[in-house]
Amino acid sequence: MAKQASIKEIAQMAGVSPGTVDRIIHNRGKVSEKRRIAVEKALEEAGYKTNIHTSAVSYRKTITIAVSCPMAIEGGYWSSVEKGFQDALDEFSDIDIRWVALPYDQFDVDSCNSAYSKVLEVENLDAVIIGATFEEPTQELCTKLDSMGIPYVFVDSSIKGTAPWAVFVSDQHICGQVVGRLLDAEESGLAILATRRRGSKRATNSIERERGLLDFLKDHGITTEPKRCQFSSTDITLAEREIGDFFRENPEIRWVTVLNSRGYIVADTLKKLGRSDVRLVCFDFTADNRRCLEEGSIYSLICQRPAAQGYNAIHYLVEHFFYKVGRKEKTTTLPIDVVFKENLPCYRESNR
Amino acid sequence: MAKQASIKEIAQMAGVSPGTVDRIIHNRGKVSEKRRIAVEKALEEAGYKTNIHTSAVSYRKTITIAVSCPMAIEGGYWSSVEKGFQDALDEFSDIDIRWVALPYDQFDVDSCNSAYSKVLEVENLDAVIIGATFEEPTQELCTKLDSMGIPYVFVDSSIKGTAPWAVFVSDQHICGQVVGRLLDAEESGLAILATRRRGSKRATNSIERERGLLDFLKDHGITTEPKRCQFSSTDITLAEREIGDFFRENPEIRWVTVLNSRGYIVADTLKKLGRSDVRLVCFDFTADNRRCLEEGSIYSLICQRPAAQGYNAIHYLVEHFFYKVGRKEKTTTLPIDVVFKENLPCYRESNR
DNA sequence: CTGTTAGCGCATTCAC
DNA sequence: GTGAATGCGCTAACAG
Repeated sequence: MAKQASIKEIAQMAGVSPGTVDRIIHNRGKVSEKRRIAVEKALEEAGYKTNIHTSAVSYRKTITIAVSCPMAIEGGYWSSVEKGFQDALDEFSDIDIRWVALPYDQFDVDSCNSAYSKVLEVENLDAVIIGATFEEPTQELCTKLDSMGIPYVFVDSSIKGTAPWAVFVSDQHICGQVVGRLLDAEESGLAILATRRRGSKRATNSIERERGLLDFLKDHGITTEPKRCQFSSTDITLAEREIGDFFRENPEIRWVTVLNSRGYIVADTLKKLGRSDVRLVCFDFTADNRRCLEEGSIYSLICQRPAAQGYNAIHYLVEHFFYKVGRKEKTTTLPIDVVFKENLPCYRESNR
Repeated sequence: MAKQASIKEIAQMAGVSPGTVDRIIHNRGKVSEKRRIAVEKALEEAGYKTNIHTSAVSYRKTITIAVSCPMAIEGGYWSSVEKGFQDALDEFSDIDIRWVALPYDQFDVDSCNSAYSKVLEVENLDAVIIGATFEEPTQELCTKLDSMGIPYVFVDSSIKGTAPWAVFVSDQHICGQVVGRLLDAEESGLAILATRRRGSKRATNSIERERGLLDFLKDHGITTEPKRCQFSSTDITLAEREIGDFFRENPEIRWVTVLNSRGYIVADTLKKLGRSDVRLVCFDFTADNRRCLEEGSIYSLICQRPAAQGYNAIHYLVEHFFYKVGRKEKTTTLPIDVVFKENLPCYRESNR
C-alpha cells in the first residue's frame, strides 16, 4: 500500500510549485519545456493518480449527462439499467452531476427521434449515454455529437457506423450458444418463438442470438431447421391464440426459446395448455420471467447484467472527466449468467 | 440529484458552528441538549451523509486491517479473493490503509494457529478479515477479538459461535441444488467424488453442498444413494489410480460431481480414460477448472464470486470506519454463477 | 510562464 | 461547551 503522492509532493520532487504541476496534469496554460519534463518524470516515478473526490470538491463544475434509453417498466430490463445508474450516482454523490433523462418508447421511432432531438438541445451538455433501439436515428445523433465533440457511450447494444467512447454490452452470439447448451435439444422438435415487431425491423440483439444458437446446433450435429412462430407482444389474448395454434399444429415441439425478454408470455400459455413437457429457455431477469422460473414454466433464464451496464457507463464517464484521458474506445463485455429455479434466490438485488 | 448538504450548511440551518455539527456527528465532546436536537433535526432534513473521501483527507488516520486467509495459489480461488481486495484498495487509494497479510496453509492447522496469533500482535489493529478453514482456532481468535472490541468480517464461509460484523458468502445449499439441476441424472449412475482431507474434518462448505444435492435428488424422485469415492488432492498419480479403480468397479456411473475446487483432477483422469460419456459438474472458476471446461472434460462449473467477497469485505470496513455506524450484523449472500464452455469467455477478469 | 493565495468539505486543535 | 483557525489534496484566480 504505497501511499499516494500528492501534488504538493510531486511539486517538491520536481522543484516547482503545485500550480505548475496542476497545469501539466490538466494540460492547461503554458509551461516551459524544462519544467514540464521534470514534472512528468516525477509524476511517473511516484505513480501519481488524481484523487477524483478531492478534485471534484475544488473543481466545482457541474457535469451534465443526458441519457436516452427505452422507457423503463417496473421490474423490466431497463429499470435494472436505471438501478445501475442510480447506484453509480449514489456512489459519486460528492460529484455534482446533472442528470437529464430523455427516455423514449422503444416501439415508436418517432418518440425516439423526438428524444434524440431533445438531447442536442441540452444546455452545457458534457456527455450522453445511449441505449439504442433504432439504427438510423442513432447514427444521425452520433454524427452530430461527433461534430460537437461530445462523448457518448452505449449500453445494452452498439450501433455500427458510430464512434462511441465506450460500450457496455453482453456478447449476444454467446447468449445464443448458451441457449443451445441449455435446451440440449434432439434432432427435431426445436422451435424459436419471436415477438412481432411493429414496423421497424427486428432488434439486432435477437438476430445475433439466433446466429449463435444456429451455430451451436450446427456444431452439435443438428441439421433440422428450428420451427418458427411469431406472436404479439402487446395483445396477450391474441398471443395466446397464436402460440396455442402453433403447438397444436406442431405437437412434436419439445424445446423452445424466445430470444428477447418476452418469454413469460409463452411460459404462461404453455402452462395454461398443460404442456409441462416443453423445455423453455428465455432471456432477462425481469419480474415476469422470474415468476415463471419460480413456477417452473420456464426452465432457465439467460441474463445479461443491465445494472452493471448502467453503473459502468457512469463510472466510465466520471473517470474520464477527472482523469481527463483522451478518447480511447473501450468495449466492456459483461458476463452472461445462467439462472435456474435453484439459484434464482441469490440473484436478487445484486445484479451489478 | 439533490446536491449533498455540507457540514457548513447543516451548521447554518441549525444556527450553530461547523465544529458543533462535527461533534454531534461523531459523538465526541459534550454538546448541549438544545443544540444537539437542532442539529439532529437539520441532519435529518437535509439527508446528510458524510463525504467519505474528503473526510479521509482530513482524518489522516491510518486504518490497519489484518487479513488471514488461506495462501493464494496462482489462478486459484484465493487469488481471486485477493484480486477483490486489490480492486477495493485501488478504489480507496485515497484512504490510508495499512494492510497486514497473514496467510496460512489451509491444510495445516498449526500454520493457521500461528497466523492467528500474529493477527493478535498487530499494532494498532482496527479490523480483521478472516477466510476461515478451521473451526476451533477461528472461534478462539474471534472470542479474543470480541473482548478487544475489534471488528472482524468473514469471507467465503462463516463460523458458528462467532460474532462477525459482516459476512460475505455464497449459499452452499443452493450450490448443491444447482449441481443436481445441471447433472440431470437418472435413478442410478450418480457419484460424488471427494478429496481426502488430511487429519482435519471435511470443510463445512462441501458438507452443505452435499446436503443441497441430496435434497434436490429427493425432491426429484431419485432415491438411490449416490456412489462415493475419495481421492488424494496432493498425489496426482495416486489420485488417478483411485479414480480409475472407482470407474472400473462402477461402470454404470454417468453423472459425477466434485464438491470442492479439485474437480479438474477427476476431469483429467476421465479424459485419459477416454470416458467422454460422463457428465462432470465441478466448482470454482480456477485456472485448472477453466482449462477442463474449455477442453470439454468438465460439463459445467458452479462459481461463487470470490473477488466480490474480497471487494465487499474492504468496502464494508471502509464504510464502517467513516460512517461510524455501530455493529449491525450484515450477511451478504452473493450470486452463484453457472459457467459452460460457451459463456466461459465472457467471465474473464470480471468476477466481481 | 510561474508562484502564491483562497476556497471547497472535512476533522482537529486551541482559545475563550 | 463552543466557535475560530489550521491543514489535508485539489483547482482556480490573481499577481508578478
